[in-house]
Amino acid sequence: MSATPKLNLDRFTPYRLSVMTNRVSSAIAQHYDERFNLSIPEWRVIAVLGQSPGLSARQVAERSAMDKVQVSRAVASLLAARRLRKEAHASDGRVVHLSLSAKGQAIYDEVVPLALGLEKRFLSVLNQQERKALDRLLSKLLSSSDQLWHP
Amino acid sequence: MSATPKLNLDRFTPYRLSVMTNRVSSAIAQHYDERFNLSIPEWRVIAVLGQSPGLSARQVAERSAMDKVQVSRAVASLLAARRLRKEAHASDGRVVHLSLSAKGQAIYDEVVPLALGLEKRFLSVLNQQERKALDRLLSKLLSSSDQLWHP
DNA sequence: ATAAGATAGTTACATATGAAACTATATTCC
DNA sequence: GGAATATAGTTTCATATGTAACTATCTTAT
Repeated sequence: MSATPKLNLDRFTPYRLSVMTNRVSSAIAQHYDERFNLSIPEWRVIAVLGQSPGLSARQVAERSAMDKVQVSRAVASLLAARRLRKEAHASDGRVVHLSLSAKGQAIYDEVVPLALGLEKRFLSVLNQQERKALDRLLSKLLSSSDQLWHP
Repeated sequence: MSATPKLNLDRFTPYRLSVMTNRVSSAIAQHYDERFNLSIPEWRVIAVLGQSPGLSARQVAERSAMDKVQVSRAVASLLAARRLRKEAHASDGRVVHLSLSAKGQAIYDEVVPLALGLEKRFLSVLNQQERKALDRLLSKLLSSSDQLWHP
C-alpha cells in the first residue's frame, strides 16, 4: 500500500503562479480596455513598436512572445483603428514594416506611464531587496522554462 | 517636452510573469492531456476533490480560483467520463456533493506524482534558498494581488 | 530558367472562455 | 402563508484562441 503523495493546490507552485499572474493580467487588461479599448495582444504590439518602429510582424512576434496569428490579428485590429501605419518592404513583397501612427503614438505615450504605474503598484508590497530577488528568480525561471516549453 | 518614460517589454514584470506562467501551464497541460485527456480546470477539480471529497461545486470553485461556470463545465465533463460521483444534499435540493469515483481516484493517484514531478523539475534551477524566497514572494504577491483583482 | 522548398502573413475551423440570462430551490420578511 | 430576495448550478450567446490550411512571395539548387 504505497500512499499517494499529498498535493495541496494552494501549495502547488504552478497553480499559485497561474492564480497570481491571471489576477495581474486581468487587472491590467481591464485598465487598458477601459481607457483605450486595447487588448493585451494589441498592447504588446504597441509596446514593441513604440520602442522599435519599422519591425515586421514576424519580428514583433519574436519580441512579444506571441505567435504570428496573434500578431496578425492584433495588427489587423490596430490598423483598422488607424493606430498603426504599414509600409511595404523595399525588396521583399511578403514583408510589411509596422510603426505607430500619430494616434498610436499618442496611446503609447499615455499607456506606458499607466503600465509602469500598475507595475509599481503591484510591486509595492515588496521592498527593494525583494524586488531584486524577484527579478533574479524570474530571469532564472524564464530561461529554464524556455526548455520546458516545446517550440 | 516631457518625454515618454521608457518601457522595455522584457523588463516589464507583468509581461515576464505572463510569459513564464504560460510556458509552465502549457507544458503541464500538455502532459495532463496526453496522459489522461484531462484539462487544467478538470485537473483542478480532481485535485480539490481528491483532498476534500464531498464538496459542493461552489466550494470547489472557492478552493480552485475558478468561477462557477468553469467548475460546472469541468464537473460535467468529468461526470460524463465517470471520473466523479455526485450525491444529492440531504436537505438542500440545489446542492450536489462531489467526489472522485474509483476511476477518478485512480487518475488522482497517478496525476499527483506527475504534477509534483513537474513542479520539481520546474524548480530544479533554484537552490533551496531561492525556492524559499520564491515561496515567500509568491505569498506576498498573491495576497496583494487579491486586492488588485476586482471581484 | 525553373522546380522544390522555405518564409511572411492571412484565413478558416473547431474549441475554449466569460458574461449574462435562466432554472430551480431556499430563505427572509411582512 | 406568500411575495421578494438570495443562492446553486446550468445554459446560451458572443467573442477569443489555437491549429492547420492556405496564398503569395522569395530562395536555393540544379
